[in-house]
Amino acid sequence: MAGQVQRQTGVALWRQIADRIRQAISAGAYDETGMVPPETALAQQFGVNRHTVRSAIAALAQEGIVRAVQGRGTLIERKERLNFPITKRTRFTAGIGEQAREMRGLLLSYSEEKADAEVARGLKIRSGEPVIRMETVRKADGRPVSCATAWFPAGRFGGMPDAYKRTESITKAFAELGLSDYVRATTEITAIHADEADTAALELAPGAILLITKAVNTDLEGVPVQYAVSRFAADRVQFTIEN
Amino acid sequence: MAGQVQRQTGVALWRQIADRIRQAISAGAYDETGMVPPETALAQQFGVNRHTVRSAIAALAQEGIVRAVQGRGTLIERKERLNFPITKRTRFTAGIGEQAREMRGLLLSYSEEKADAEVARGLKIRSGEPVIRMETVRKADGRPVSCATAWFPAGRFGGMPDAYKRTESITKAFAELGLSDYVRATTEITAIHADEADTAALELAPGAILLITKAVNTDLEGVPVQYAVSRFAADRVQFTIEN
DNA sequence: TATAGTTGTCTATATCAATAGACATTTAAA
DNA sequence: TTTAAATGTCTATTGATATAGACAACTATA
Repeated sequence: MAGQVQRQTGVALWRQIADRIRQAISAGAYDETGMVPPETALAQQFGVNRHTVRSAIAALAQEGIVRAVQGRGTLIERKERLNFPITKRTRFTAGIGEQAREMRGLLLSYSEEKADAEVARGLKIRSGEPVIRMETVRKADGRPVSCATAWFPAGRFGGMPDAYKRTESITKAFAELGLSDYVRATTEITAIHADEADTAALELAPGAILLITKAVNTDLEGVPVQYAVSRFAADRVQFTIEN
Repeated sequence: MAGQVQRQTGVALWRQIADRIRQAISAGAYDETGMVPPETALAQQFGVNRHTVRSAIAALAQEGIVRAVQGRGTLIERKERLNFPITKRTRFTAGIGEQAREMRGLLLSYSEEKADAEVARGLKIRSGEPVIRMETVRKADGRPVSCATAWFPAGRFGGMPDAYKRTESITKAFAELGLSDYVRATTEITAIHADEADTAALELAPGAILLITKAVNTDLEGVPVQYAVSRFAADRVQFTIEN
């Protein structure tokens, strides 16, 4: 596996190499030693100068993924990637299950507004009808995993922001508002580069990739109760669809 | 929407801006005029020099998304994004449906080899058992959409490469080999930066994002018949999961 | 036929990214 | 205690990235 990095692409070599090493760590490539290969070996592997590799490792150290120790080598500090099953019963908190000790959903802001075309299509209402919008960040063991913008029909779920702030969970908030069960109707998945706001909110390495889901949840009668656009740090998560 | 680009991140400004303009085009932001805003307007919007915007537009022109015309402006040539439904009956060719006129699957190479741990887990066989590996590229209307590496149990589907070369379709090839129906068991989705080989095969802008799916197909008795790792050009596709 | 608005081209300069080499410092093992 | 192997630091140089300004060339329209 040599010569996998590209020059003159607008993406710096040190960033490409950081991405590859992060991926290799996540895939368990260095599990035997618990360490990243020596800088000189990586430099040879990628066909670059040792200093370029050092820039990549410095970036990973900044992310808290590795720790370089003079004389010893570069130790792997963290290698997990959270898995999100996407099913009829998709729930953020429960989906994480035993992969993290603590799950929290934090409400950043909310407002009542009129549904635009996209939200109206998701919630099957008319454009201009009132909806509640919530901006949230979800964390696993204190580490940000995703930002989400969620819309709810204002009439039925006006109390959503308050309930979510208390329970830190969409499922529990729905329960408080009299909706004991709901199902995932559709999920769309795309990927883009993170913008400034999400980079800050998710504590990402700049230039990182986001996995975007656009999801519709309905009650058991098929009436949409939530439309949400979630932005996940691509290097911390993966999705699983079981059929 | 100003100041959304980040400096000193290892991702060049012109690349970040190209990504944002591509996204805006795809979202229909410029549908009224069918043109990208003037370079000076974009430069002001993103808070960069006009020359930097020009680099971004040159990259998009290279991709065939826009065409700059001196004196007039920058015309949008293409804005579609293919949608792939992921269901029990996920099939590449049928899934595209009416979104493209012509679908082709091209066999790049194939070989018989021993299953490694990942493939063995997917196909529910033992590591070291013989499998057929195929490298393919799939195109919609001549435009590359995804690269895939697929593995099949060698005993049951030894004729796969030959059948695929003729039919250009996994479904039809399975049918020729006596498997009239199959179902998608699991799909994993992640995202990474494209490497050199995929950039070339998919005719991507360098540094582009890939959506990765790792999928297991089984026959109707639940016996795995295919394990495939597919790499999609993230700016050309989206996935939809219907529950 | 002017004119405003747009893209195309050129020069110059500053900063970031990458390479190259030398040597110091620390760790672990012989 | 020596030595090999690893990371840390420094200087110097080259090429890519970004800014700045001026002006040419083209298009559509008043």
